[in-house]
Amino acid sequence: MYLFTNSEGNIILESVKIPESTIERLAIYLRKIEELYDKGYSIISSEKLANVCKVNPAQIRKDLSYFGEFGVRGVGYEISELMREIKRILDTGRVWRLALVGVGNIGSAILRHKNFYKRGYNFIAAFDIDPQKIGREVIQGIKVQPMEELEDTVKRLNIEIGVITTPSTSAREVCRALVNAGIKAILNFSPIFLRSRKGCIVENMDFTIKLDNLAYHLCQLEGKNFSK
Amino acid sequence: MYLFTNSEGNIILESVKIPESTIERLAIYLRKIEELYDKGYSIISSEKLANVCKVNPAQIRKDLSYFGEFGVRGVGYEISELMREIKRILDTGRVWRLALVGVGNIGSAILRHKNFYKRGYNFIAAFDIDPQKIGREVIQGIKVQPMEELEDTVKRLNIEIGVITTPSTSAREVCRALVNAGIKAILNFSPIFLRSRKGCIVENMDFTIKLDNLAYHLCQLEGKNFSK
DNA sequence: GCCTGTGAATCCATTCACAGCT
DNA sequence: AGCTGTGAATGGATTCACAGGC
Repeated sequence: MYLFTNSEGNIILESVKIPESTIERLAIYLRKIEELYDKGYSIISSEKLANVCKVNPAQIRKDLSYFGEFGVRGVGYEISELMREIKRILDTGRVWRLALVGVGNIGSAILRHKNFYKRGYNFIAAFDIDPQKIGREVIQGIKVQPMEELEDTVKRLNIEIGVITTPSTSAREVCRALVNAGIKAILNFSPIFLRSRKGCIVENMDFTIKLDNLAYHLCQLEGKNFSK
Repeated sequence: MYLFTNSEGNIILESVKIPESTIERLAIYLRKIEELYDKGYSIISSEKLANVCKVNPAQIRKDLSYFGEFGVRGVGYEISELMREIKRILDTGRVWRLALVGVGNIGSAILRHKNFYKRGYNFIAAFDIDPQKIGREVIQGIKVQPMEELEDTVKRLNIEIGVITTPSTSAREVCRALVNAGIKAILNFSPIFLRSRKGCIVENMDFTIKLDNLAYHLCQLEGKNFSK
């Protein structure tokens, strides 16, 4: 924290701004550290961890230093402690309640995917507009509900994160419905770019944008170069 | 382009370095512009486009200026021209040949997904280690092949992009196999972070990392704040 | 008058380099 | 001696602000 004095002469407190990329890296470190922990390692230095995560050692130390002092000078970081701390920072390790909207190919694959559950992301409701799909039990314990029940269910089950896997045509509308229902965080798989707004953070995962990226870089490798 | 003189006194040519984020944004602009084009618009200013893409107008002008002068001062950008130019820059608009490795839940959902095809990303082969899956026709025209056939098929069909949808345990090994087969670009959906290497670019799409991000920000909203 | 294209200024993230602790 | 924690330096990307063309 920093102390400042504002125009009225009052002392104000301001948190250090933490880069978005730091948060993303913490999640990556965590996965590596869990792996090392499972293999029985107990201590790691920023240099060693940097090697396996392919980043700069100072980067790791700085990233961690935003949140406290977790290491021992001259020694390194205790793996179990570091794991606990990063989990606390990211508030992973607790169980989150998710709802999915759009039970198509991708939607049902995600519901069936084990990784989410393993990391504490539990789908507890699924919605669709297609009357054919409503009532169907996609996975154990989750029946597809109609959109009309969304707001009520979200509130009743205290759902915290919404996942959009609808076609692009309905993505915006679904986003609005989720926000109205009080959802504060959305993971959007549709190819419509949805923007975070006050009180609701959106992460976009348009696969084809990543492919466009790869395509561009392939061109560069081939030596075609359109830049000035 | 810039002209420099190196230590031996020779004049060397160096391209302006284009930020990675510029490429990502061009893909986003393109999607919006296509939408506008379909709606029949013909001219747009950087300010208007910035509004719908939620970025700074100068950002759009600078991003485009890396590649040429596509606008008309006092008027704006002609939508059909801009669309053509961005497609040329990203080399989208041509058809790319992809192979998928790991025909599980996510893998088969991706193969069945129409969006990839629509944007010129055509899956023309799929691989798995599971003998149960081999020979099965997941989608029209694509039969699951054993891993042993990967190198040969990639070379014969001139496959350019590899998509990894295996469990994390085999992701690294599959990556190596793809690189060996001559693949230059990989989209990795497994939760193992794969690093780009010389001659092969990797884009990672670990969904759970994005969820960890959302979880962190939800915490912030709730007012729990662990930073110093 | 309006909107692009772009050097200059600003803002933000990463890396260096070293003081401080064990 | 070794490795963390962090201010300072560097390096990039974004935004400003205005000259230049329609």
